[in-house]
Amino acid sequence: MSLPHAILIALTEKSGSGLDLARRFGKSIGYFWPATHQQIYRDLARLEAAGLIASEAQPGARGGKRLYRVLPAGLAELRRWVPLGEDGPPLRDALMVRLRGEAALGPTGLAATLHDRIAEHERKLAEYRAIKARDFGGAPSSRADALRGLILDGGIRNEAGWIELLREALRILESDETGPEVLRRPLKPGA
Amino acid sequence: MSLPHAILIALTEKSGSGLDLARRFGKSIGYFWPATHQQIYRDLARLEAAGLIASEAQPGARGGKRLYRVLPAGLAELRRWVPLGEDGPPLRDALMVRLRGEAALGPTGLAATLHDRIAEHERKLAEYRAIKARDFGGAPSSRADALRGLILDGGIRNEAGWIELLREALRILESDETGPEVLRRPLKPGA
DNA sequence: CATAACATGTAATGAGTTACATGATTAA
DNA sequence: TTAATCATGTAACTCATTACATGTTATG
Repeated sequence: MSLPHAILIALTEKSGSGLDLARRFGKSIGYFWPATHQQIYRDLARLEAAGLIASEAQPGARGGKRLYRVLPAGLAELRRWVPLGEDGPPLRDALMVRLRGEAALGPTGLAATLHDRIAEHERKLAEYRAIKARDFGGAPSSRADALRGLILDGGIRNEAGWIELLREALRILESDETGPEVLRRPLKPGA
Repeated sequence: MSLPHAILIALTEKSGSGLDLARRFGKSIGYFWPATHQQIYRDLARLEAAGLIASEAQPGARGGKRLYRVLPAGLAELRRWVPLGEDGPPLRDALMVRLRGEAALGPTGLAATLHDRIAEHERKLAEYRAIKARDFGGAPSSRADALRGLILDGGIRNEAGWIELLREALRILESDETGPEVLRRPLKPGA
């Protein structure tokens, strides 16, 4: 239930339209709280109905574009919500289920999937590192910059951790596949 | 949509009743694919309707206890599913949203929440390490053990990574709170 | 004017969460 | 026989996802 508050924070940082927000979610807050434009429009309507934000139509723009901004009541709600405690989100990753399945069933050909997943994490890692180098290169100039840099570090460490773990998984699978069990599975065409 | 397959894997490892599974989910597969007993009963019924598992009532047991076991079709479905690829799950953590809110709004009193969250991760870390020491103490005796130990390592590294990150966040917040902005907020009673 | 791109929104589906409900067995 | 516990199951709600739908402005 954090999406309305994530939207409030994004609007606090900079006013914008629904699609503006959807695009910004794609490359900032969306890294740790993803949302589609449908969710964002729905919650923008709710936030406006609750009196936390206000909007006005933009006459010169195409589509029925509306500019949303945070009202004082919205800032007050944010100040109330930000320090609240809650449990951490449960870890839920199907790849761990698959690895456990591999453990239970024996070789099933999971290595190719692991390679793909490692590549995905490497791509994200490179993306985050590029942002870090571009926007947080030197010493943080403010408390807010230090916090935002830290959040980005969280993403970087997360990706790096997965890469490390999945490479170890590959070592287990591949040492096995080149070992005594090599004949249990057909060879892949490209290998 | 991995829960039915997680159930199949759990039943492959050992047959059991719905509540057996719910309990085992609480301390094994549930660490990376949590599920409540309601979800498990629902999917057990679906899996049985699909012909992947079978059950028989246990006359001597209390309640309408049923023992579920995997059918050959269920094993075949697992062999099909395990190596399938998919995107990694999106990272979605409200605490990162709160940290970003703290960055946008200034001090809001998030430190206490961070302490709680760090304690939660430390508790899980100790729990996972105890399991590791108990069940995976020496060199892995089999491929399956190596994989299961690796999955557990994933949980351990994840918790340790969060602890490290959140401690850095605390340093940023607390160095700030004892610095020039100390007078902006009331002191906490216990501090 | 036809088309593409922009901007907002609706509908259907499925999963997860929480609270509650039902039936059977053991134990006081 | 009453209460507690075990075991299974229903119901209502919210959220996320996907596909689709509507209207507007710029471009050729």
